[in-house]
Amino acid sequence: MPKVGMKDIAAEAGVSIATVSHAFRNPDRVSDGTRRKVLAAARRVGYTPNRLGASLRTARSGNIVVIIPDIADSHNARLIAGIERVAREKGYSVLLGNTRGSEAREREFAAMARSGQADGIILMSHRMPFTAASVDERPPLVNGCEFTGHADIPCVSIDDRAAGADATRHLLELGHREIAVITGDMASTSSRRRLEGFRAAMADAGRAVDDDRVVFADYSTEGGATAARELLLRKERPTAIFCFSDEIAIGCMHALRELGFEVPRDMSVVGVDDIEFARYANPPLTTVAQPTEEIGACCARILFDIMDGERPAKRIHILPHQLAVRESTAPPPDS
Amino acid sequence: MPKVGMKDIAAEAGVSIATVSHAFRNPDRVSDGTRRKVLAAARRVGYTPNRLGASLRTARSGNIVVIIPDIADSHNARLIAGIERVAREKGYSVLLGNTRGSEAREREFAAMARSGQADGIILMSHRMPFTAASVDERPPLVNGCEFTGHADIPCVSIDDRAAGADATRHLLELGHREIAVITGDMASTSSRRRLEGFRAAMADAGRAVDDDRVVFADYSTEGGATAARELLLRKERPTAIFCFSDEIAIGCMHALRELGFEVPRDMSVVGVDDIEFARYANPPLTTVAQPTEEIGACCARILFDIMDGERPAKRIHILPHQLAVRESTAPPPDS
DNA sequence: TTCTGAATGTTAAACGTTTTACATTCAGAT
DNA sequence: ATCTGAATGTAAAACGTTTAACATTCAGAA
Repeated sequence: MPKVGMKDIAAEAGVSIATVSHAFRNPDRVSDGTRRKVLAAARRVGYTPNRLGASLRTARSGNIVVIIPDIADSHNARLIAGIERVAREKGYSVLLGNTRGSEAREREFAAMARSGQADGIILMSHRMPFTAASVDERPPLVNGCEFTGHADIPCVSIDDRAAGADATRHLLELGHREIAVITGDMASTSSRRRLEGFRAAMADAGRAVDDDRVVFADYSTEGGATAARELLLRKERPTAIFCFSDEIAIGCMHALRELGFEVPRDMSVVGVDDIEFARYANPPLTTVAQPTEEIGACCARILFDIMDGERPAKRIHILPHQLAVRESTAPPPDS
Repeated sequence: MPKVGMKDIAAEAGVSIATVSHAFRNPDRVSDGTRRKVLAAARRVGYTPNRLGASLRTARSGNIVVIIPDIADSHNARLIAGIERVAREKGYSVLLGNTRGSEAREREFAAMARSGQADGIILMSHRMPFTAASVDERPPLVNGCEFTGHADIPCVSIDDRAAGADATRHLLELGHREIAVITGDMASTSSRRRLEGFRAAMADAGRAVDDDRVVFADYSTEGGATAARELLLRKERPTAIFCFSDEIAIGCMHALRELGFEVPRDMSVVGVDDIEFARYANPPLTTVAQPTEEIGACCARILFDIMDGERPAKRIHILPHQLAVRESTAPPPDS
């Protein structure tokens, strides 16, 4: 495998290296004839441009890194798919920053920007991996969760507060009064916002919410199942459960069935996300649909805008959500 | 953001650049005192090594690229998670090569190895993106599907033929005689092998398989649903359907329910993969479980072995599969 | 004819590392 | 005093590009 570089093309075509470079990158700097000569020579010697050389010189790697807790999570995988699509359109590649929840790994991946491996970062985490870095000592960065801690980082997400309220109202309208909640990781802003929305909607309906009615889980099926079991041990049972993700809801429904509850006859369940399997769940899951892939795509577009030197107009970009009513919700048993 | 490099450390510490490099990469080449001096200086000036410079010089990028049709597919996402884990252990990063089925993109991503952006490739595709490249004109490469076309590329997968036979035998043992199949993309070796296994098991049981009984889909829920509808239009209905992936099976079950069939009472369904949602499907899906994450991990380990110059002992690495019997299979209606 | 400027091409200096080959120092053996 | 060799440090040449600055050519205007 003979290494061929611009040097070899230059020799083959009888021109200088600079001319070769121009023929590729800057066609107008070079006559038509020369360009053809160079291109032909490149083909003859079997040239593939070396991106490292170019990146080193231009200080642009052509990569972005997406920092995300778990790539195997359905919602996350879709986010990434959206990001990847627009990155590719822009000629960028995606470096995968699967953190598995580790803050150390978050920082490790964030460091890729400083080390020249990436030109920008999309962060799907509530933590900020940069210590005390003001807006211009920091690489281009977009947050894909709603993220309040740092005033100057653009975010894109749905209106989690409204989403929480919408799900709750749906249950209230069905006649439920005793509604419980299984949250996601409360360190995440989305979880906190959804909880706010829940409380607000309950308050509007004149219902207080007892602390016994909210149980905390992480965003996983296992977490949902565990939380559901815990919830049903408590004295007063709810007639409906609002889960902060579809994975949680699916785990929750599974646990309910194991404990002899039938959804939705004995208990209504609603989720958030509308992952692909929500509609195929047992029973098909009522959920607050997010435009997941579009959120990813939007993150990427904003990131590229920033990389192009534009300061985005709004810091927070809200995309629309929508309640998808399926079969996991119904009026409460006694009605 | 002042760019700091080894040059700055050298100045700060009063040594040469070479010494700085040695202090980091080759601590024994340098006295204890000097090393400490350099490290302290590095910390003072706020140094982050530039990977591009190093990569250019050493011709090693520290990245691998995984070429895969759809990162949002549950099975694929798990494969990637497995790959990512061992890559990280080895200090490598993963570049995402989401092809969305496009052969052009496959080649584009494969080219990243030639352009210095990646040191190795994991290929989850039945296509070979290198034209006429013998083993040493080609970057280190491992295939994560069973892949017969190219004699010298290592593969890791389950024994798809046996898996196909196992699923079929399970249905036969339940008493099914009229068994249909919904395949995945028949361009993939796994699909062809699973079909072979199916036919073999049927033949062993003295059952011929009519062409009407095999319908082709791609590996997706939508494909499974469409195929199921097509299948039920045909004259003689089967009593069981063997789907070549869980996504297909879940789509299939959904279509069946829409058409008024109850699984497993009217129709048994079995899948392959054991994705996370198989157990949460409606009803919980009987499936041939693959060690998906381990397959990914194994691919990565073999790739790194090759990159270390070892020629792997075996070309084909078979990992164990196992039938997971759940509630989507039962004896046929008339028994 | 001379001058101007556009069109085209080239030289050489970066970019930030690693690494080879060489230089220096110095302890201990002779 | 000289030699040997280990220990430590350095100079400089890579790696493959891009790009600023300069050189050449040549058509057309004066």
